[in-house]
This record gives sequence, structure tokens and C-alpha cells, in this order.
Amino acid sequence: MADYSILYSYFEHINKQPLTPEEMAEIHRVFRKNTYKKKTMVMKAGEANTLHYYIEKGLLRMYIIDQNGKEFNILFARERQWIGDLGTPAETPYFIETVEDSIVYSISEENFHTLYKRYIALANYIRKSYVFLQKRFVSILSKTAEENYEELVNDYPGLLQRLPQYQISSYLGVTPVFLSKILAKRAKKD
Amino acid sequence: MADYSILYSYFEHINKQPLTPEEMAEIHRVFRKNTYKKKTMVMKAGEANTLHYYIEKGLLRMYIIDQNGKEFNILFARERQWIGDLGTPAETPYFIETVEDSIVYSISEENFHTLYKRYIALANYIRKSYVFLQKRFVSILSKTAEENYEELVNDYPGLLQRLPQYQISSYLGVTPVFLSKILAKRAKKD
DNA sequence: GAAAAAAAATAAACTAGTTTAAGAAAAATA
DNA sequence: TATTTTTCTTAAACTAGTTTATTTTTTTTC
Repeated sequence: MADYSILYSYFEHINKQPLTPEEMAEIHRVFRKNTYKKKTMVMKAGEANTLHYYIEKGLLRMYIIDQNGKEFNILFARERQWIGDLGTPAETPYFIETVEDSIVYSISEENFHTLYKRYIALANYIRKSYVFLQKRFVSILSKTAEENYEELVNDYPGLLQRLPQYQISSYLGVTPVFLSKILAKRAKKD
Repeated sequence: MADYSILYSYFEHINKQPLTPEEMAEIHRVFRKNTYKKKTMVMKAGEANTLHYYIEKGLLRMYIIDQNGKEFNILFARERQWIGDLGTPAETPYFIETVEDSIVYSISEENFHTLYKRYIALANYIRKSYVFLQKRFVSILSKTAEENYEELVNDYPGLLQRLPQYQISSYLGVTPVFLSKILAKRAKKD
């Protein structure tokens, strides 16, 4: 039987106390554990009733494809983070794909909603996500791509090393060519 | 005594049933009603423990001033909408100012948190805000200013009429000069 | 470990959006 | 209603970032 201990420990963490056997059983029942190879599509634009994903291991990205076929990374999520379209159950415009081989737990919106009535701290994940997105939004709106790249390097040096450059440029909202230019300029300085 | 009926009707709406007298009393106790003249600053960057605001009448904007002193509008909120920094109680980087004469109810984070344990639907305001911001983020990231302006016109024609043009340009993340150019181009087409 | 495929770098011509400045129009105030 | 202040427009020179194309480097696969 699959090992759910990472998931239990997350709930114990947000719950701030050990789980009862019944709570464990419920969690085991409402989440499904899956393993995906690198570059596997986990969620697809156009789907409704999409799932929420909690990551045990690996790295995933959520992205959108615009009217010109260009991809924009909305979010990266790694170990012990959530990823999913909070707009569910409405039809999602986003894709989610693994960047590395990954192990994730998935849960339906219905069950997720039930859980966050019980674990109010879970509602905090949404709030934290909002604050994070708002900060990023302001950065994209008000700063140059070069400044945004510096911010990434400072805040998430470990994450950058796990991503190909063109995925980073897509997260910054610039072309790979332009990011390459920024890096060349940076390299000269040192 | 101040009239809180608009606020009560909001809670009845999210609660999906009439409020008890006790609930009304609690709401009356935790919210404070205020009237502000146009262009009054309601929240200031640098403050901690900022409040959440529910608007009965008028129009407010939340904005940030970047390192070059330039303003960027993050959010407009009007009748029957919330505005505030969800990052509270941390020190806020944002300002909130009235765009029109306004009547607002304010509530502390502590009381707000208590309420959203009771009215789970209130947590939904945060979630909806997230979905809204994500959509806007994608637009700013992937579309031209002209396309973003068209989107605004389609989605919020009434709101635009209540805002000076330079406030709209700041919301779109472009200079007033550039928005004026877009409008001139648009006017020619018709 | 050679071959193929994917990712990154470089260059040149281009475009969306900025900056500065000056004048025109609209709104607020005396 | 005249005056002052605020907002909007227009224009010209500029810059951040794009596009397309070619080459080099790195990674994957057989």
C-alpha cells in the first residue's frame, strides 16, 4: 500500500497537532498518489473540475498558451507545495506539466473544500498564494526583466538551477533570446 | 446610530440565511463605518496591522509607489466590494485612496479572521480575488496594452467612466502618454 | 561514444512602450 | 466668468524587449 506519510506530516504541520487514525483514514481516502515522468501533462486547458495537487517530490509548472501559441509560466511548485487552478470547478485555461520526475497527491475540489472547512489553516494556503501572486504581479508590472531576474536569483537560487533557461524566461514574461542577453550582460559585470 | 443595513445584507447574502440579532450585534461591533472625501488616503505603505474595507458607496484604489516614485494601481474596488492588503498583519507596501467620496466599513485582521471561521463563504472572497488577479496577471504578461484596454472596456465599461484616464493607464501598467496614443488610434477606426 | 535532438548564444532589424516637452482642453475654484 | 489647476493630446527622440535566422553548446539517446 502506498506510503502517505509525507501528506500526513503536512496535515499535522498545518493542524498543529497529531492526526487521529480517523483523520488519517479520511486523508488517505480523499487523496490519490501518483508518480509521473518528467514532461508529463497532468492538467490540460479545457478541462473542468480539475484537481488540486500537493507535491511530495519533483517540480511542476502551470502555464497558459496565448492566442499566438506562446507559453507563459504562471507558477512553479516543488516539494511540499500545492499547485492547481483555484478557479476550479470552472473550465481551466491552464496546463500543468511535470518539469522533473515527480510524486504528487491529488484531490478533487469537492473534497478539498470539505477539508478546508475542517483545517482552516488550509484556507491560508490560498491567502498566501494570493499575497505571493500580488507581489509578483507588482514586480512584473513595475520592474524591468533584468530586475525581475535578479529578484528570482536572490529569492529562489535553488529553484533556478532546476529549470532550463527558456522556462525561466517564460516565467519572467520575456523571450529566451532576451534572457540570454541579460545573462550575457550580467556575466560581463563579474 | 449609524445604519449598517448594507453590511448586514452582505452577510445575509454570503450566509444564505437571515442573521440572528446576536450575529448582527457582533457585526456591528467589529466593523466601523466611515465616510471619506474624494482623494483621501485610507491606508498608507509602511503601516502594519492594516484593515480590510468593505465598500458601501464610492470607489477606492490600492496602489504602490515604485523605487522611481511611479504609481501603479493594483486594484480598484467599488460598491459591495472588498479592498485591503491580504498580506496583513505584515507591514504593507500599498496605499489605499478614495477616488470618489466614499462610505466604507473597516475591520481588523483579527476580527476578520474570526469571521471567516464562522462564515466560510468569506474565505471565498479571497479565493475569488486570487482567480481574478491571476487572470489579470496573465493578461498583463501576455497581451499588449491595447488588448488589455479592450478587455477593460468590455468587462468594466461602467468603471472606466468613473476613472480619470491616467488612473486607467496606471492600472494597465503603461504611461498616460501611451494610453492616449492607443485611444487616438482607436478613435480613428470608428 | 557517435549521432541526433534540444537548449543557449549572438547578431541585426524591428516594434511596443517611455521620456521629455509643449500646447490644448477640461475641470475646479475664486 | 475669469483664473488657476488638473488632465489630456501630440510629437520626436529614445530604450526595453521581440523576431527571425544562424551558429555553438549541452543533453539525450541509441
